[in-house]
Amino acid sequence: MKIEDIAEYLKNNGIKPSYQRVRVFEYLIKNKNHPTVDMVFRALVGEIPTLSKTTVYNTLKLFAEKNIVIVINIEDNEIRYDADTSVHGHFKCEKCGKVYDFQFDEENLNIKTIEGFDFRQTHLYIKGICKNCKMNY
Amino acid sequence: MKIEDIAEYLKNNGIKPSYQRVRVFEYLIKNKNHPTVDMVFRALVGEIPTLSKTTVYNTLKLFAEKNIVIVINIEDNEIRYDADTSVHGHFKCEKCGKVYDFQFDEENLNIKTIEGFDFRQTHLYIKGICKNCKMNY
DNA sequence: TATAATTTTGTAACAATTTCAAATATGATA
DNA sequence: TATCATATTTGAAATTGTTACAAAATTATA
Ligand SMILES: [Mn+2]
Ligand SMILES: [Mn+2]
Ligand SMILES: [Zn+2]
Ligand SMILES: [Zn+2]
Repeated sequence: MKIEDIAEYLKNNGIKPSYQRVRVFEYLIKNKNHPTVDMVFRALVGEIPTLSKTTVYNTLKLFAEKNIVIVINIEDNEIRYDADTSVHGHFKCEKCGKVYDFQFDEENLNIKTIEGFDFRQTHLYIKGICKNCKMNY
Repeated sequence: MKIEDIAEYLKNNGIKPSYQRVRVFEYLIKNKNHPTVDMVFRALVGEIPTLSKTTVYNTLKLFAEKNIVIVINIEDNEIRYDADTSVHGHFKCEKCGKVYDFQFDEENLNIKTIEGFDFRQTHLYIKGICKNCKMNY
């Protein structure tokens, strides 16, 4: 998505594109780093000095309600956000802390014992050591 | 596992089987309800009036370190615990809040783009509506 | 028994998040 | 443009879940 299209995208999803909302969404699609609220706030408050952390909380919560971001709970002490809403997995490296995306075959999961349940969201999380950290230590 | 075997099981995993630790582990294997710290505390404080919530925190953290419980982060506002350490998935019903176990084929995930990474833990979480809630509403 | 080590307990500290009301910005109406 | 209504942002205070810590209690050792 291009920066110019963000306001339109928000509108199409029932969100009024205020300046702060556009800037938060822009941060997500530009960086793709699965940031926490604090990471978004610290990255933007330099350019938007009046920005409140409450606004970042409100904005990301609104985005999640409108389903234009995914909430990532791979770690119990931090909530991360992702503007890529397609089905994909997340790998968190226990050494460097980076969160990687990966693809997997949802159809082949062959899920048993919860037939007849309605699936709304699927999250696959893997923790371990990334290739880069394995080589450098 | 039988109640009588808990102390032995804790010992075999490097944990001194204090009264509180045995009772917390007993709760987990008897109920299999993926409880939060608060649920364990409220369930036990009636029978163990001197029990401190700090002890429940300490105990479950110790169990997790010694790998006799799994930490479940299916929701961002609650940490749940599971004494079943086998690989299995968790489904949380958005209506009744119950967390169900399910089996899946880990081998068939066909994970791409993170080749060469070391996998330490895999968590598969699904959220939706359970069969029971679908029928009753 | 005396002593040392471990565990439990309760309070205080801490950090993340939510609540809330005032201030600000935006949009509509006249 | 001026006025009014609505929506959004802001910052402080409140709340919540968790951790740190030191004293008290328990258990193990000599
Ligand atoms: Mn992602
Ligand atoms: Mn389970
Ligand atoms: Zn790494
Ligand atoms: Zn249900």
